[in-house]
Amino acid sequence: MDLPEVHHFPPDAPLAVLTTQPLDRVLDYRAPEGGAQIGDFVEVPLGPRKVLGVVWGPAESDLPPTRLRRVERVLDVPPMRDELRAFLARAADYTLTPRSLMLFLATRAPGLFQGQAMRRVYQLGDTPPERMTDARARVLEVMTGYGGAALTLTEITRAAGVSASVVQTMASQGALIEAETPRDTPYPRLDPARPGKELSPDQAEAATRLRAAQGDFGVTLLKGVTGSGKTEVYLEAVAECLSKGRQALVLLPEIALTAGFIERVEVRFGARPAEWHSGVTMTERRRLWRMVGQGGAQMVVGARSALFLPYRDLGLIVVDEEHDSSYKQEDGVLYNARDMAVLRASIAGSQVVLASATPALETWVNSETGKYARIDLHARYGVAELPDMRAIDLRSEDLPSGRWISPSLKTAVQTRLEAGEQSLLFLNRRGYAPVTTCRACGHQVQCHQCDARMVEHRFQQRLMCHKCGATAPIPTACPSCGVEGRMHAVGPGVERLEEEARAAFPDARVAVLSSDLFASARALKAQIEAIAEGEADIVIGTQLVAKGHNFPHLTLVGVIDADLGLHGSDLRAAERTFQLMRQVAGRAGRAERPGLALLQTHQPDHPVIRAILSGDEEGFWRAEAAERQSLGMPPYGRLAGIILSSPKPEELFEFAQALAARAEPLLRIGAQLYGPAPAPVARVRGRHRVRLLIKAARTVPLQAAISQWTAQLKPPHDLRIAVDIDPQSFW
DNA sequence: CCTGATGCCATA
DNA sequence: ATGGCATCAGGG
Repeated sequence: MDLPEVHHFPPDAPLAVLTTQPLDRVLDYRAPEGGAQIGDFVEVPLGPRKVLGVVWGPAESDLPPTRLRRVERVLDVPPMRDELRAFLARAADYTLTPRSLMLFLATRAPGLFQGQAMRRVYQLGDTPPERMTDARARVLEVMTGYGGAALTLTEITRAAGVSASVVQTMASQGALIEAETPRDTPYPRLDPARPGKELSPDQAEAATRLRAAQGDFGVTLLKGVTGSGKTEVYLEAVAECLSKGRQALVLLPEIALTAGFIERVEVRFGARPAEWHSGVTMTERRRLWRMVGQGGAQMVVGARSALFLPYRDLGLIVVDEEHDSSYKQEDGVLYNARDMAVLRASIAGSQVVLASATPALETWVNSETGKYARIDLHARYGVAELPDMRAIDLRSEDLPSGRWISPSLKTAVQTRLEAGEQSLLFLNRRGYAPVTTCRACGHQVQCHQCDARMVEHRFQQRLMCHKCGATAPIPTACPSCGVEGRMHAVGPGVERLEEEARAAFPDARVAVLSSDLFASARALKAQIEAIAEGEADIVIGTQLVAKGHNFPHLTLVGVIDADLGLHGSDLRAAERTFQLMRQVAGRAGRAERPGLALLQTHQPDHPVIRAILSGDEEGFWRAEAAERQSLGMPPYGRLAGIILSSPKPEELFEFAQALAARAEPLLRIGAQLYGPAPAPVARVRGRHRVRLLIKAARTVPLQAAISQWTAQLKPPHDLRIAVDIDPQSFW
């Protein structure tokens, strides 16, 4: 039976503190002079250092209280709410991550140790200046102009056109009064009562359903093609949430999308929401972290890490483009932001809206079984539905080696050029060529640190490893056999496709959209805008283009290699290909002109290609779901990836074998263990890696079994075990 | 993660 | 014996 939780600890009472150090257990301390309560952010001594922690509960060890050190102090921030503590604990258990690491994610705000940062401001005093001068008069004018509000020194000197000493003298004479106010100010109020855009009957009904759901835990799949107005609809859910006085969080898969989204929020609610992602300044992060806990931020727009903020009362989480693979964090703590959003919502009593044109199969299944509600939006009147989609059968096209634009595709592009319309050539491969090979010995250039092949980036005149980012000059002689001048680029990347397009269409304006060709997000955004305004005839792009940008002049999409991702045993290849192509195809013909999508493929009869072409989405998902069910694969079964890494290959192999030989805890729950096999990228940053894969039934305690299994052996010091529950990809 | 303790080897 | 350095366990 659970004992009632002790929430307050008098001075010197023993208590447990979870620190942000990567220890997988709590440490016991004595409460400080003023006492402490559960959830308090504290500074505690650890060895010779002082570290950040949170009071987690009653002491857990048998150490006599006299042996315990004392909590140094309680920090000047609101204590962590039970809701967030419970979320961190459950998320840690689910992902098999130490709780301390989860706490670390939740405390990534600067200035926690310092008290509230203050700034000096000036207000109008009662005594007039001893001697009136022009400058002083201007200062008084500015101060009264702001209705007696407190202004900072810079604000006054700028507005009044005076130097700082004028202000300081006035303050010393009592004409101005100095005061200190908190530097972190609340965000401007959003007004949910402002009228939004006029909604179509379809949208209005969807909005009504979402509004009605607010107030309690629940998940809704909001499914609608690009251009169906998903954003307007879920902003109504946000409005409802805000008017109930609760906070809303909108997660976006990419930072590049936040700027545009924030503008829409401003139009809808009359003020800008708080923004949280890696590009936000330290000062702003500190402000947001504090304000979100005090209720000074009603709405947060951000990346997946915004899920770990200390909200005062989170009423709604929107996961936009919920199928996007960037919601899965692939290094450090391995978690899927979509799943964690549902978990946090279930604890906080919030609604979740999963928005997508092409939901993840897991989400689709959850809506089929009724676990999630589902709302379908159809394209608005005047907005084109999906374009006409056709296959180009590469087996019957005359395409010389080293070329990737088939005659049929070329003709189609030519037609658009003559009509003054845009074409998009889609290829999900960055760089110039994915492989550089030696024609003398057949050697392929590999990364020195990883086992990945080096990708040629002709634009940068370097070879680059897409796994670790290492670069090397493009060799003229073979690194293996030493023969000079026989190195050869094999396969297409967007840069090479650009070369081919320029040669094939010499008069066309060709633009390439690939993340590595832009120095900044700003430059990329400018290019996207230029393309939207029609400043290119042919756009060549990687998956970057598949992410929600609107190109009104675009009427043709050519998918260079629709087979990419069909082969191989990747669990999600079919799903990814399907989503990607529907999304890319959705780029075409969004304005009034009809769109056409051409898919170059060697397998026009492949079920995935056929499902895409026939436009039978539900049919595709039903077939894919049935396939997964028969194989016991997610979401009907569960997977976990175990990646072992070490700088010493022998040690790695030996440990992996030993672990595989002790599989009883896994077998006991009926799970299967595969491997060890070299990980897909067998070396990363000098560490060798092997992978084990566990497959289990939906209903068994998988995490507990994995914990028991790995606990049997103590790994060598430099060997690391990473567990990836519900991996997105494996080979 | 950090840090101080530990032990091994090279040197005096 | 002494110091430098890599390796490791412990942190309350």
